[in-house]
Amino acid sequence: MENTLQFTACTISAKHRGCFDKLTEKEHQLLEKSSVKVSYKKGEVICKQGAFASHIILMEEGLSKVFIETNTNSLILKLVPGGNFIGMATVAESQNVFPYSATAYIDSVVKQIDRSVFRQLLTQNQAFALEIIDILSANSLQIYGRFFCLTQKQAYGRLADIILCLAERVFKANEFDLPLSRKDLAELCGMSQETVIRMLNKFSSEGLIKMTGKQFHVIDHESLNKISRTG
Amino acid sequence: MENTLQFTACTISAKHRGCFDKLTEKEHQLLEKSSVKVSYKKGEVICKQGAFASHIILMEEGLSKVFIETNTNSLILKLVPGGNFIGMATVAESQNVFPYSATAYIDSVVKQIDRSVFRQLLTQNQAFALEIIDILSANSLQIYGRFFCLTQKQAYGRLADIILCLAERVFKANEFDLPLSRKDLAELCGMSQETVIRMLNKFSSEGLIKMTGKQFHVIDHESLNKISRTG
DNA sequence: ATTTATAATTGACATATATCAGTATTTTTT
DNA sequence: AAAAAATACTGATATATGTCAATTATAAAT
Repeated sequence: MENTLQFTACTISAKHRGCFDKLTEKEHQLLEKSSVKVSYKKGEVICKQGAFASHIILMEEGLSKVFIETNTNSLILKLVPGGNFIGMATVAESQNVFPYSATAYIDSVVKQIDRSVFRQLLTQNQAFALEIIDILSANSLQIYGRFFCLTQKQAYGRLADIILCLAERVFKANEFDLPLSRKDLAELCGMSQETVIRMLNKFSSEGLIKMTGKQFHVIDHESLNKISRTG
Repeated sequence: MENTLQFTACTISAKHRGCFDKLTEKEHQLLEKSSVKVSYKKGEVICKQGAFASHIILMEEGLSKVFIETNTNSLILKLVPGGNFIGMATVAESQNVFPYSATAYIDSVVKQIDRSVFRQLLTQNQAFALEIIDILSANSLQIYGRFFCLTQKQAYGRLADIILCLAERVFKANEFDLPLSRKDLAELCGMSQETVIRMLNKFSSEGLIKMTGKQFHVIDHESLNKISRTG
């Protein structure tokens, strides 16, 4: 009966890899033959905005951020955990450079899939194509939610949102060691580092979270949720 | 040699309708048989966030805004002129309500296309499916640009952006009568009505635009562009 | 043509959040 | 283990932009 999306600052999806289930055995072989696995260390650049791209990137394991950048600014579009595509922008033949960058938050493994093979699979396997269409439109919806959140909510709400997302969707635990820096958090929330720090302290002193350095413990989901909704 | 997207607050695309060229004569007939045309007057609601949806909407003629809303806030996702889809979110069978609303800025005609027929066409015509995939990923890119702009640029830059977009891409003329209210402009720029008015006056007094009420005349593209880039 | 409603404008004021600059802490390197 | 570098934190201050309230102009309705 809820008529709204859950507008959350967090964008993370969790089932992309499933689309490959629609492939036949033979198609799977083709896919494997025309893709490579690459390992990245924490902090390394997985793809660079503006660089040539002739492949689609799937995160096999790890965690990365996808972002767009200019000389001065940077905006994180989404977090991508294992099992999900970095993005689908480079399927289109007209898109021959990456429109975004991605870097690894933790040691990660990705699979690069040749674009023309990917397109061939789309052409010959309709069920697969439909899955991709569903992934693309779900992705849009998620970005819409994040967009709404970052432009309409106040800073406390955005931060509360991200904390909940990290606990519930990324790490799936109330206690976790955060591999992101305060600066990363700031970029995720669309605010300055200093503000993040002050607000985290506020949450901490009010007992909503416990925090020592990178160690986080989310205590009061209920209140954070409320702040996320009203903030 | 430019390695960045043009990050613009404006989101308007201009070739969706072309995807239907890929259909066969027979498929065209099926499409026509399973779609209806509906006319809307200025200001009327074309689709409502949260309402049941079993169809895809194509703007045949006119101009509309697609936006998401809560009790208190509203964010315009994009402007949709004739020839373009309102959105593709409702192709996915799991998405049985509209995740956004749309209203007409001017008298408009839309074509509602039955979802299951649309999916059938996707299944049986690969070229069509590929076109849709391209449209979806282009749409994501546009939203990314708008997202970046609204979260990273200052208000002057966002407004300059929107003015340029209206002149260059929506009305394709330096002089135009704006069917949007100042409030609409404000929502497009993600700022308050009053700020829009004040800034428009500033632009006006600096000779970047001429403006009497709803009549706009864009004079100094160069300067507006600079403000959009640096603001 | 008057009245009513809606939209546009202006000014005064408030405030959320950024910026800057300095210090402390943690992590990395040697 | 010491030095260097990177990150985290704190306080003081600035400012862009929002909010509120009042006024004027425009459009719609009777």
